[in-house]
Amino acid sequence: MKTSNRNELTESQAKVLKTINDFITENGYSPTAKEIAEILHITQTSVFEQLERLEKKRYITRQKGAARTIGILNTVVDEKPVKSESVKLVKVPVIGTIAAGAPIFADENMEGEILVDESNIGKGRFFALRVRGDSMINAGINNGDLVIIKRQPLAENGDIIAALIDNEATLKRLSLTNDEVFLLPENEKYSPINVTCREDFKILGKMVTTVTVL
Amino acid sequence: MKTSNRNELTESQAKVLKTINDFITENGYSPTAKEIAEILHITQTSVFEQLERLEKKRYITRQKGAARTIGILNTVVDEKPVKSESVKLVKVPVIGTIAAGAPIFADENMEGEILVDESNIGKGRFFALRVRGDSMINAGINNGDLVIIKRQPLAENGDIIAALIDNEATLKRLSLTNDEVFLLPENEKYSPINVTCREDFKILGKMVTTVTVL
DNA sequence: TTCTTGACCTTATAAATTTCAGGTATATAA
DNA sequence: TTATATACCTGAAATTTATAAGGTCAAGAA
Repeated sequence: MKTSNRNELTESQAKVLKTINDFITENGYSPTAKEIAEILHITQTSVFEQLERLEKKRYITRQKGAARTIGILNTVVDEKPVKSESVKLVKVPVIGTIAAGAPIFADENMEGEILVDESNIGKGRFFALRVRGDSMINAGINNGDLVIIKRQPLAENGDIIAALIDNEATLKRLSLTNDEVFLLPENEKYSPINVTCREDFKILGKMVTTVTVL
Repeated sequence: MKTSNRNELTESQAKVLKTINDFITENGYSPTAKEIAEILHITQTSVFEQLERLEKKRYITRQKGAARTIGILNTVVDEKPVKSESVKLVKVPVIGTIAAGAPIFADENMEGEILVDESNIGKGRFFALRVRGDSMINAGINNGDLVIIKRQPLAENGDIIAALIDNEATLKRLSLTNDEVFLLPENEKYSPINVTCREDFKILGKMVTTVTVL
């Protein structure tokens, strides 16, 4: 027999620990003392004793009196340094609903604010809108979603933009062809809007991301 | 009362399923029928009946005659496919200040909620705490910062954890040595706390990130 | 109306599981 | 040598847990 070297596990203890670990990965729940005993061909009580030792040495945890509550603590070699990068959150105002007819920049429409990780949206001035309707469903933007818009008067071909047409806000994909400008819905049910020469057309900004609140 | 639509879950069944899901994420093992019953204020037998239905509908699996062997099959939470560019925000309640003596899970202490990108914190159950004091200053955690904690009863050596000692919440680095457990401050001004045999010591969760609001 | 189903309940029972008490044997340290 | 720790054992509690059997009530379908 080998004795334990300080805080090291003995051979037997390691065997029990390995058995538990294997069992959990295979079954998704921890074994009972009896089951461990059967695997190792020893008695429940021996296992029980080992469990106490493993618990004392902080290799496992258990709940007193509760079945199958062994949890494995020290994942043997995984020494991952706790690198906790800080999240930098940017306040983004939610200023309305994108199908609403009212001028959406009015303060009355302020729904609130959300905090978004800066790394997701970059730097700039942003606002958020709640999407109503299904016109962008093929782009993965569903009714009720929030979209974050970066304020900018220009956009490129293919960008999804928030725009004002006749004072109504809408979210569409921008299509710049030779000399025509279209707003394309992402849903066959709707038709492209030709905004080529419309004076009442104005780009509010470019969508940088959608937000789903779980 | 509502009837079930095909293989949809009824309200009750969904409630049971959610309870199981929550229990597992919090404890690391599945609940017994009795425990579910206590949470939902119904009887074991009712729960048992629901478990049979959930199993028949393929939302869970169980091992006949074995304790705590419920496994969740359908991940109920995620239903909508979200595009890669989408941000998934998780609501994280801010439930107090980490130096406060009061039991911090009390609703009275709710400061509000923040929304954090899921990709920054992963899956699980979280809460946030405002840090008071400078005991973790060497870990980059300053007075007034918010820290996000994942609820879990276990932690590994080196993790920064939120713990209760004598009903006081504290944020420290966990040190598991041979057979002693210490909470280490990250500031030379303060001394380690030996919690090896303290009954009033309980791990609330593991810090996953700090939050800075710009 | 009657029938079926879901969601409950009470009362039990049989197994499954943890946990205790008290031994034996062997290895290592003092 | 003697003490101590580990690894086993036998034999039982004492609890936890799953599961059975049978009944009530309400809602919706036939």
